[in-house]
Amino acid sequence: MAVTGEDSESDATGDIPAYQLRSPSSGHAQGAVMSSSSGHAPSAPRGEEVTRKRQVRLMKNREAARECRRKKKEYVRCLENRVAVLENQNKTLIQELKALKDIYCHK
DNA sequence: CGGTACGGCCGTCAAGTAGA
DNA sequence: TCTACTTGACGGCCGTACCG
Repeated sequence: MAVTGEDSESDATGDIPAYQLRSPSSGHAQGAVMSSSSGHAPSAPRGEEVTRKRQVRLMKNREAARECRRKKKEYVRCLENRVAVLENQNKTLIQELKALKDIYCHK
């Protein structure tokens, strides 16, 4: 699946949903934070406006993806932490049980 | 030293979801 | 219903370890 995105048919009016406009160069320039043409002219032609909207959308999504991954890693770290804590508790309880059994049996 | 497998990170797309 | 946000999936790049 993945890159089948081409389809996302843009309607005839050129009133493309703004996002879903394929840029010619989808290849990524690793780490190159393309500083999207910020200062857009007030009366930018339709095409430029659409392109600008797409850039903005991509940039937002880029950051959203980063944040999403960060949160996921944090979540996994927390889970791993919890596992460690619970394993320790389990060990302690097992030892405690053993000790109690000893006491009980030697009565 | 070149080739390869592997893991990590990234950007993008698409689908799902929540809120206005 | 529309819009913005979230996140799983995918493919690509890069660094590292290992092997012949």
